[in-house]
Amino acid sequence: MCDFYLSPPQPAPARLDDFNVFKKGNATFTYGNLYNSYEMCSEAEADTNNVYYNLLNFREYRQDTDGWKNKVVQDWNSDETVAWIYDCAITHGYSELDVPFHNFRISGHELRIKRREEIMDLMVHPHVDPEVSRRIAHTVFDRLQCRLNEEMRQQSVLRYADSAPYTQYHEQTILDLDYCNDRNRGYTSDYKPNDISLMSAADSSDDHEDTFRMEASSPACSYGSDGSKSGDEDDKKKPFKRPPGRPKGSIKKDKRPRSVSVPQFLRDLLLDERFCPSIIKWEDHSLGKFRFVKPDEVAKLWGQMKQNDNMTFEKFSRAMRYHYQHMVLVSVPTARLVYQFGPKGPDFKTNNPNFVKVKSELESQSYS
DNA sequence: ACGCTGTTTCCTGTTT
DNA sequence: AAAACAGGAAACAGCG
Repeated sequence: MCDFYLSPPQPAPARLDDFNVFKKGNATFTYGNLYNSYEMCSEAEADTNNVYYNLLNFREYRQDTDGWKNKVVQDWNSDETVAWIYDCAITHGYSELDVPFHNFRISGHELRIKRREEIMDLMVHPHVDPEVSRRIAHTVFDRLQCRLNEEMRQQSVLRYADSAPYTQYHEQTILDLDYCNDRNRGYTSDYKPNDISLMSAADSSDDHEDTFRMEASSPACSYGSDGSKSGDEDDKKKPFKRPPGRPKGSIKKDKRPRSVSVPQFLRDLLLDERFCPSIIKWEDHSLGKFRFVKPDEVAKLWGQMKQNDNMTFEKFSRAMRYHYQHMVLVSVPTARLVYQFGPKGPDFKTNNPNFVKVKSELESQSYS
């Protein structure tokens, strides 16, 4: 017997179009008392030259304008573009008053093809110091390029979702991933988790060679494939123990930009129905407790994102355990492969953990 | 350049 | 016995 999860009614999403533009004037109660020193006026009548035109009422809406966080830039609507620019400006220490948000009511598709000079033009405002505008524009453009690059890198992870091995899990968890397939159509998966060729590729990857290149090149010290020292009579009697720690010389050839942290990565998997509950799932969502269904696959996914074919669950879990120190993750004793987000962990709230379909959805499917 | 943070890659020992 | 867990040690890498 299935327990169907009935998601609570969703509040109507607030739109940035509903945001009001404020200009200084008599006290007017709008959204709480935050803005009682400003008088509301409609966008149509707003004076775009007024410095307060730039001030948008984000504080009440921010939780509903986070859509950009879980979307690619290409898919942002104008509200999400503005919300991202707001976030970008604030996190880099600029004042919301210095950003002419009204100039950025454009889709992510339009934003992503903007050149640096175009962003600078849009950032200009008669009441803002041109130098400040220029700096904000540079910051926004740079952050945008970073995000676009990051998205490109993560395409490889997205491709993973299309690979066949999880079809069986989709069926048993009543998932409908058609839309994922539609969305990612055109990608060809180059990753096959249980593919022998992958394993051999990983085994022969030059990371391992890098690791021991320096030691191996030293005439006084050489290691066998198992890490034991060889070539000396004394050493045959006394087996060599590899010293603790990462071996010297594991220099990477290409730069690997820092991506999301391990806890964020886990949260992202848990909030993505391409991975949850097939390889990782919520054990107790209210407590932030989750279980690895396929730990090795999660580790491989992490490794794929970090361009590291040698990633294992053992190493991945070591990285996880470092997050115990700051309570980002907490251990769950007795239960194996079960971990928990701690008080300092990422926001993991979702209305539908494990993506169990509601009864009405299933019924409508059976009729069609 | 440097220190900090977050890994990664080893290890030993313990628990399940 | 094997897998998972815990955590020390040291190196690496990005970033401010």
